[in-house]
Amino acid sequence: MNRQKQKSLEKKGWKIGSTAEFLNLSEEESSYIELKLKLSINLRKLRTEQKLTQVELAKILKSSQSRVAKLEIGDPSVSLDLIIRSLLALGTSNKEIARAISS
Amino acid sequence: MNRQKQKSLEKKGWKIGSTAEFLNLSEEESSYIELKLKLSINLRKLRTEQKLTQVELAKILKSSQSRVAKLEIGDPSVSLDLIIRSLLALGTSNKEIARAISS
DNA sequence: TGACAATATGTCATATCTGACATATTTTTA
DNA sequence: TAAAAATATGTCAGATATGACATATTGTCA
Repeated sequence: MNRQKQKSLEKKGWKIGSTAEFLNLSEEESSYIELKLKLSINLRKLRTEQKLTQVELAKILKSSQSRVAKLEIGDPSVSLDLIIRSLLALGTSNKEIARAISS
Repeated sequence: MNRQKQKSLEKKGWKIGSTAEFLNLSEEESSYIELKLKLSINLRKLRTEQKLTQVELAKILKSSQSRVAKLEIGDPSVSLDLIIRSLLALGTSNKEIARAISS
């Protein structure tokens, strides 16, 4: 991961103190974050393709607009669980989820 | 999913009242459960391949033997998050996770 | 431009997950 | 076999994620 990406992640609230500290993000942590981001992006793509607003999606998910917003940016406060459940609720298959992770 | 699988899931604690209710498991729910089970099985496979005991893995994960046991059977009390974090901690790549989901 | 729709951000009470512990059960080994 | 090691099950206090709300910001279109 590069400095560009760090900036992006920092902006999104992943608390990263310094470049040094950032570089010490374990392989595990960065993989986890990347996974989340990929699926988040996929979720937004899916929603917009289906021409839904966040409010409409929230209704489908029995959640709230603000949580959908957080889901779609991979906010640290949302779990992979919720992202994946949301993708499934929008009709994504397990195979498609796998594809998104691999991409 | 068939009756056999229901029995198996019920035994594992997924609360399913009746066959009728079971059959009403939404596509979403069953996909979610299947996803979890696939990754759980993968986790156990990985641990045994690396010749680790649950106690040893627990130490690596900074968790406990009992939680590892639950992770490996996809217990309803464990999140996808924890399963995936555990896989990553054992050195699994995102691509490998994707493969496991697709399998 | 201004007004309206959509999305983002911050906060919080409640719900759910977690590690830890005790203990039961199963598997391995001598 | 019997003892030891490994795994499973049940419970719970504390940690984390959640929906909901208020409000801010951004995008769109007349």
